[in-house]
Amino acid sequence: MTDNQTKEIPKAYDPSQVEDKWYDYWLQNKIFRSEVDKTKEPYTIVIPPPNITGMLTMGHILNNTLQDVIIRQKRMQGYNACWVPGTDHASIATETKVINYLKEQNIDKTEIGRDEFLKYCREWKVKYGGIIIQQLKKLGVSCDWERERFTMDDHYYRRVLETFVDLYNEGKIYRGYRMVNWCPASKSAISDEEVLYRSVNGKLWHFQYHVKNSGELITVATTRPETMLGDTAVAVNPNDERYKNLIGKKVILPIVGREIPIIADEYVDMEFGTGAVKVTPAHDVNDYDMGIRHKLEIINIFNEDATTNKNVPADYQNLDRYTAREKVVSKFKELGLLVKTEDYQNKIGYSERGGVPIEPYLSEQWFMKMDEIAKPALYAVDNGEIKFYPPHWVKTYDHWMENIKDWCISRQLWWGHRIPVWYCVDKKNNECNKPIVAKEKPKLCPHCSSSNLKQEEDVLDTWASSWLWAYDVFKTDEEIKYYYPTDTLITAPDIIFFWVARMIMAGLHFKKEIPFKNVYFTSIIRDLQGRKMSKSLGNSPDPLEVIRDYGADALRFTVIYLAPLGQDVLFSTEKCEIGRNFANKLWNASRFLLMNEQKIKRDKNLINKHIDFSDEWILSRFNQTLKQLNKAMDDFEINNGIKLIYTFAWSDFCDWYIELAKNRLYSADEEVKSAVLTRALAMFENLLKLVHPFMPFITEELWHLIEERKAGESISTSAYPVVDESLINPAAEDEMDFVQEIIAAIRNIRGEMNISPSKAVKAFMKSKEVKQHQIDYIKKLARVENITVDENLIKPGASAATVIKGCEIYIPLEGLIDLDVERGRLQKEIDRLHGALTGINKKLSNEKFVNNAAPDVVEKEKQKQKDWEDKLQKYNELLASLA
RNA sequence: GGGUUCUUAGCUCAGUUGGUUAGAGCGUCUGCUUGACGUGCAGAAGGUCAUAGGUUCGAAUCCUAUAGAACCCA
Repeated sequence: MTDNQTKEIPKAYDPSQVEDKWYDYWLQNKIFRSEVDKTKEPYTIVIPPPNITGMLTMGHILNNTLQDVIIRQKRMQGYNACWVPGTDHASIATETKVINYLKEQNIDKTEIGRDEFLKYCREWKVKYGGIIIQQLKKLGVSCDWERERFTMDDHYYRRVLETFVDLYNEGKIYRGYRMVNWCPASKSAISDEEVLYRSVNGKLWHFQYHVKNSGELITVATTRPETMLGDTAVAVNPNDERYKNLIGKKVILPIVGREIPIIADEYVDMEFGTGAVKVTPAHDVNDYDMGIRHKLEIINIFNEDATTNKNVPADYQNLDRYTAREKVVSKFKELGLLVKTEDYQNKIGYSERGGVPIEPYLSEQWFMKMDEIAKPALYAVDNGEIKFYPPHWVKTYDHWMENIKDWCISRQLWWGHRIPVWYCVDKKNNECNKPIVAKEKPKLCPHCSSSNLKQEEDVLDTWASSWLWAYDVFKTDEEIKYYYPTDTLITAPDIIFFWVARMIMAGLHFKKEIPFKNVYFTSIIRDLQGRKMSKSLGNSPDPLEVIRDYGADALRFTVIYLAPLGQDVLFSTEKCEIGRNFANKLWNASRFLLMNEQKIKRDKNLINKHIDFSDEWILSRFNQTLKQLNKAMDDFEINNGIKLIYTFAWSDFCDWYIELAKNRLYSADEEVKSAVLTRALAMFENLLKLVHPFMPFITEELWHLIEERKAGESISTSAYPVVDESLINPAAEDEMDFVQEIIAAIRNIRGEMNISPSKAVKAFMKSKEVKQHQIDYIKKLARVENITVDENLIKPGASAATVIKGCEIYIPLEGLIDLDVERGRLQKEIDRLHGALTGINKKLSNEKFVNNAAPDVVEKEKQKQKDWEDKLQKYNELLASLA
C-alpha cells in the first residue's frame, strides 16, 4: 500500500465534516417521514414539546437522544416510525418575555391592548420560537418535521376550545370565587402544581392586641405582620386553658382600630407561637376556612400586584407587601406592642414562573372537577396498561391521583387559548348573568337577544392545552385511529403531574384509550458536584458548543452511556471524550478494513468459506450481544444497551477479532484473504447498524464508505439485524476463551518480567488440547516466535510458568528471569487459589449446603473445587522447582 | 411531618429471580514509533459492597434499625 492510498482516509474522525451533510441528506430523502400505511405497524412517539422561550439544555439532549434512539431502532426494524415534533406556547413564560421586551421600549401591555399585544407575541414566536427546533436538528433527531405542531396552531387551538366546551357541558368545568395561588408578578392565578415550596429564614413576630373592656393583652405570633391589616378575628384552641376566659371577647385591632372577636377553633396549634393566632380570611387558606366556619368578615387588602389597597388605613395604602410589613412592624414597636422577634424557618410558596412568593388570593376563576376524570387514569397505570420506567414512579403518581384537587385552569393572561365563554353585557334579566359557553362566538344572548356580548378575558392554563397533545397533534380521524395510542412517552419526571397524568386523563376521558403504552422518565442531568444544572449557577454547558467540540454523536453516546434508568447523571463536558473516542475507534476500524480492501478483492460468494473458530466466535458473540441488546431495549435499559454494543465493538471486534484476522489477511492465500475481509466487512456493517440509533452520523458516513450505495439509500432505513440462534456457538466461545486466557497469561508474564514487546520469546506447552490454528493466533497476539506442544513435556530450566485449564505453559527466560519475581508471581497465584479453595472447601464440607442447595449449584462448586485443587497443585510444584 | 430513591475501587456507575475469585469506564502506575487507531495497544495496582443486627446451608443482593445524600408531596 502506498502512502497516497492511506491519505484518503484521515487518521482521526472529524465530525464537523460529516454531520450537517447527512442531516440534509436525510431531510432531502424524507427518511423521517411517516404517513398512514395500514400494511405496516406504526410505532409512534410524540415529543414533549419544548417551550418556545426555551434554549436547548442538557436535559433536552438526554431526553431527545433517548427518543431518537428508540424511534430510529424501530424504523430500522420495519415499523412505520413516526415521531411528531412541536413546541408549546408557554403562556406565562412567553407573556413575561414579551412584556419585558416591550418594557425596554417603554410600552405597557395595558396601554396597547389585547390585540396589539398578541401581535407582538406572534412576532416574538416567529422570531425566537423556532430556535430550539433548529438546535434539536443539530443533535440529529429523526422527527417527521412535516408534522411539526404548535399548541396555538389553528387546528390545535380549536380543539382546545372544543374540549373546554365539551367538559363544560358535561358539568366538569365550573366558575367559582375561590382562594387561589396568586402570582403577583404575572398578576394571574396559577395551579397548585406551579407553586414551589422553599425553606426560607424568616421571622416570627409577637404582637399584642388589646382586649376590649379589660386591661388584658393577648399576644399573637405571625410570620406575615402586614396581613394584620386584614385581620377579622383572633383564634385560640378551645382546649387551651390559657385563653379560655377570653373566648367570645373582642380585641381592638391596632393601627386599624377594628373590633374583632376572639374565636375558638380546633385548627389552632397550641404549640405554635403563643397559641393565639391572628385570622386573615382573605389571605390564608386555613384562615379562609376558619372564616367560613365562624362567618367572619373577609377583607381583601391587596391589589393584583400584591400592593395594599383601599381597605387598609390611608397611610398604609399602595405599599408593596414587604414595605407594608416593615411599616406595620415599626408601628407596633412604636406602640410598644411588639413583644419580640424570633428567627423562624418556614416554607414559602413561590410562583414557578414569576419567581416571587405567591399570595393566597380570592378571585373568580374557572376550575375543572378532577375526581371522576382521574379514576380511569389511576386504574390504567395501576393495572399495568400503561407502564412506567422505572416503575417506582407509579407510587408518586398514585399518591397524587388519589388526592387530586380541582384544577384552576384560568389565567389572567392574554397569550394563550382564550376561554370560549361570553357574558351578556346588557343583563336584562337574571338569566343573562349566566356565562354563555360555546365553540363559536354566539351572535345574540340566548336570554335577551342582545348582541352586546363580551368574551371572557382569561386564557387557559398551558397544560389545559398540552394535555391533548398525544392525539390532537394528528389532524384527521384516520390518523388518530392509526397512530393512537402512541407507543412511548419519554419525559422528565418533574412534569409527571403537570403533563403525564393529565395526558392520561385526557386520553382516557376523550378517546377512551390510553395515550401511550410506556412512559420513560429520564434522569436529571447534574454537574460534577451533583447540583442541578441551572442558568443562575452557570454550571450548564451549552450543548451546541459541546456538539461543535466533540460532535453530536459523541454527545449522544456519552449522555446515554452515563444515564442509567432512574439514576441522575453527573455530567461534565470532558466526559464526552468517551463518545469521541468510541467514534474514533469505529472510524479506525473501518479505516483498517478499507485499507485492506484496497488490495484484497471482496467477494460475497466467499462469505461462508474458510471459516475457523474465531469467525464462529465473533458471530456467536454478535448474536449474543444482539439478543441481550434487544432485551435491554425492550426493558428500556438503554444505557445497558449501549454498553453491550460498546463492549462488543471495542473488545470483541477490534481488540480480538480484527487482531486475529490480521493473520489471515496477511497470509498468502488470496481466497482466504478475500473471505476474511468480506466477512469482517459484513460483520462491521452489522455492528454499524446496532450503533446507528445511538450515533446516526458517523454510522451513516461509514456505511456509505464501506460500500457503494444507491442514491437516497440510508443506513437509517436499512434492515436491522435479527438474532440467529443457530449461530450462538458455545463450543467456539469456549475455544476462544481458552486461547484468550493463554494469550493473556503470556502477556502477563511478559509484563511482570519486564520483557520488551520487541523481544520475541519461545513457549512450551504441556497439553494435548492445543491445536495448530490456535498456535498461530497465540504466536501473533502474545508475540511468541515459536511454540512447542508436547503432552509429556518436561519443564525447561529458568522459565516462567502458568497454568490455563490444565495446560502448563513455560516461557524460557534464560538470562532474563528474575527468580524472585517469578516466585512472587507464583506465590501470589497460590495465595489467591488457596483463599478461594478454603471458602469452597468449607462450603462443600457443610452437609446443610450439600443437602439444601440446588444440585446443579453443588455440582458446579465441586467442579470448581477440582479445577482449583489441580491448579494449586501445579503451582505448588512450579514454586518448589524454583527453590 | 409523609413518601420515593440512593450509599459497591480515588471518581462515575454495573452487578437481573440470594450461589463470581464482586465488574466496567475514567483516573493512577509500568512498558510500547506492534504496517487501523497514543482519541491507541499491552500489563498492573486499587474494594472488610454506609453501619449494626436478623433471616438463610449461603447475603452486595431479602428483612429491621441507625447514619448520611437527593428528589417529591403537605
